Amino acid sequence: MKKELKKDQIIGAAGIVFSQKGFHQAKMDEIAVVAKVAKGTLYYNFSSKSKLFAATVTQGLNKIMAQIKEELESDLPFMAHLKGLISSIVRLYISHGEVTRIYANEMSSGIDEQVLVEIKGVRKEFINFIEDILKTGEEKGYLRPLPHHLSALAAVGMIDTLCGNHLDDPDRDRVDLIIETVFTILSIGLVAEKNPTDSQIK
Amino acid sequence: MKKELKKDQIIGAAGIVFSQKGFHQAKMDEIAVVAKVAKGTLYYNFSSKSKLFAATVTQGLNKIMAQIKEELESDLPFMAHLKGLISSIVRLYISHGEVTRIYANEMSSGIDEQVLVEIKGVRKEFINFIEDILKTGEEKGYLRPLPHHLSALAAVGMIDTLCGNHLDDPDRDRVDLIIETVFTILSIGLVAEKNPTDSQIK
Amino acid sequence: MKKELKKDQIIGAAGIVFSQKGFHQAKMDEIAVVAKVAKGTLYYNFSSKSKLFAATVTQGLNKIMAQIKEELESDLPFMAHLKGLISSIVRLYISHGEVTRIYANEMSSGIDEQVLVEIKGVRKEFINFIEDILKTGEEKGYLRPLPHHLSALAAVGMIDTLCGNHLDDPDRDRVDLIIETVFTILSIGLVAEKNPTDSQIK
Amino acid sequence: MKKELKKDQIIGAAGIVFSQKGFHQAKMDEIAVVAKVAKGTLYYNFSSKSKLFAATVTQGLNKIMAQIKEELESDLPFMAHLKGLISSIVRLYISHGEVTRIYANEMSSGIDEQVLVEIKGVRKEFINFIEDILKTGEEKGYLRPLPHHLSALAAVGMIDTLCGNHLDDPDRDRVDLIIETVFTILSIGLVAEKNPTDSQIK
DNA sequence: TATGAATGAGATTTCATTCAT
DNA sequence: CATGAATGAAATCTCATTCAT
Repeated sequence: MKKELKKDQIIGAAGIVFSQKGFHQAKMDEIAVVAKVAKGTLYYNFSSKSKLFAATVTQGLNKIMAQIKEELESDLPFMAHLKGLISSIVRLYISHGEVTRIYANEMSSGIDEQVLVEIKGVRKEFINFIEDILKTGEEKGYLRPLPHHLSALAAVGMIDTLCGNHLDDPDRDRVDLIIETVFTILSIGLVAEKNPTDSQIK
Repeated sequence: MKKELKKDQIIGAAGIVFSQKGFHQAKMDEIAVVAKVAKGTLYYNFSSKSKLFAATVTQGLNKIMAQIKEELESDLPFMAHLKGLISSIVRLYISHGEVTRIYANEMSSGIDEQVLVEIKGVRKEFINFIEDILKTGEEKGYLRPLPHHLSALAAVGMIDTLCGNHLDDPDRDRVDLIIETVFTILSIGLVAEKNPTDSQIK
Repeated sequence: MKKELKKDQIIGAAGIVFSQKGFHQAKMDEIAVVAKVAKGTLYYNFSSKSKLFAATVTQGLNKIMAQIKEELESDLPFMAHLKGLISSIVRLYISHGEVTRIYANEMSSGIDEQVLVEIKGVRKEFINFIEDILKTGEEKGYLRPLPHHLSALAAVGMIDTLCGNHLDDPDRDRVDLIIETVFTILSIGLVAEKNPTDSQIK
Repeated sequence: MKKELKKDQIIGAAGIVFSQKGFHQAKMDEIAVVAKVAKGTLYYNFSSKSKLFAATVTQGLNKIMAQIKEELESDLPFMAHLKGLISSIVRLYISHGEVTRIYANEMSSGIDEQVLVEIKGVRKEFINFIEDILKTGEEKGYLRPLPHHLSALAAVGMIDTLCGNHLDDPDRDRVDLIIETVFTILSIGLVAEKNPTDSQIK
């Protein structure tokens, strides 16, 4: 009870600091100050900086994923379903900026292999989730046959980048425009509709 | 002359070490060893680790951009032009993994603001380059009107992620499949061609 | 009653952990786990780590000394008495390895002066006990006149080292051989009996 | 050249501090102060505290052993040889107190296994050296047949303890008395010469 | 009495940077 | 120009001890 509260308090602070500074620049001292606990308390609850980082990221991503799934009404027509999915992801990515930025920026080295594996696992789960939706779409004849894994990665990459950019400079692009753009590209691409070049496309 | 050679020698080593370890995990000692010079020589040529990093990344990215532009035959039909562009980017991203991985992973904090700005400048230049091509495509009626900046970011994000993934696990996906997938999504999207749901979109 | 039981339980655990890890490497956390009490309980019963260490060692050494005295039949002929003494010491040293190893290894710094003094007191008491026996032997004409204090120290040092070695590598030397060797050296030395070099001695 | 000098300077300081405080209580900060170098210089020359400790002890012990061997005139009659040996060991033990105390007190845990093994190796070498001399004595008929390994350990243990005691309280016993006592016990034991109890022995 | 979460002073270690040679 | 020994600020992590429950 008490313990879980304190852990959440720490994870909250860690999320803020890690996302602002990145893993290496975030100092345990600062996290302790933000969390309003002593440095020792950090280590009493999480055995290392890496472990705290892992807890922060995985808990954050899991929360986002759960929320995405929750927001997704499954009885909508497929395309509406897809649009809802994109909308959820984009909005949650942006509103949980402190987690998603970490994710996008700190997957490189300097973190124990073990922790890295844990985090990548959550990411993979997420990709698989998208992949499954795309697969269903193809099976039902809504989507053209493409390598699902790559399509899912492409979708996520697009969203990552657009959301990351939005967080860097929030005034520039409106969120609904981002959603619209992602959806359009993903669904019908960039090519103008009555374009004679269609035939050129291989 | 001599000096430039030594600098290149150092930048070469730095590229290897930075891409393997990331900015913070890369140690000046190791770069010196790999470059086969003394540590002092690093500082004789670059005033700080950050500056060396900036030099490594900007030189690398500029080289890649130059190569992309060079590979691009401008008198092809637009779609072929676009496909050639994607193909160039993907192949060069992957073959210059040591630079592009740095870029994808280390843009977060821990590097002097000044250096970060320099690197982001190169990135922005690149995005603009893509943006211009898309704008031209729209003006000529090949592409549907969409916010160019977002489209360009989406395209680059897609490619970043797919190439990053390929570098992590090179056996999984063939490069030409990546190119094909990116091109298909970007041009005509995921939606199956004669799909009645078209009307539902938007 | 209850309290004494708990104290003994803690001292038992402390003996095990201190002897395995040494004073500095033994952690209060581990002692608490081994003793199956909470860490706070350690401090409820012993005001500090040093005090717990002192209690562990002095209780252990006192127990050993009491047992040695008990095993010693005083109406035996002197040399049998001496041999019995050595036998007792060696066997008890080895069977109470967890205490005697502490003693041999951890008498150096890092423990409060006060506690150190307490422990050294027990040791001194032990040396005095041996010294008294040797003095009696000399008075009765069994032993040659030598500085008793040094002889006692020499005897104890010999036994310490041989027993410590045995505990490190129990398979190497049989206990009875150790007893035999100590007794032979202490009583008649290393020099062969009818050796003409006797005259050279001294 | 320069480097070896600095290393020696550090080892000298480390010897002083380690012997006064013991391994765990000795702080790298203090060693640095005593050595008059920055803390980083310690680590530039020795990769860890343990390694510095190992270097300090093994260098010290090797120096002592070398000196013992050097002082030993091999063409003396055997008993004089033995006495010279004891005399050398005792005097060198005492005059190199800062090393031998470390050895006697800090062989317990808390030091990397690897370093411990290195130090124990030097000790073993020393024991073997004594053992060989005793073996020679027996082969030449000067010494009674006893397990050499145990005899050597016993001799060293005796000397360790007496010298350690002398260093704790230098005023108490004169060094030559210590040498005399060790020699007497080792050679002819404690038993008075024309003692009728000889027959009782064993 | 007993607990165990919380503390914080202090230790080892790292590494970018400097500068005398 | 080049070197590499030396530096010291700063970071992570430890653990004996305390105290509210």
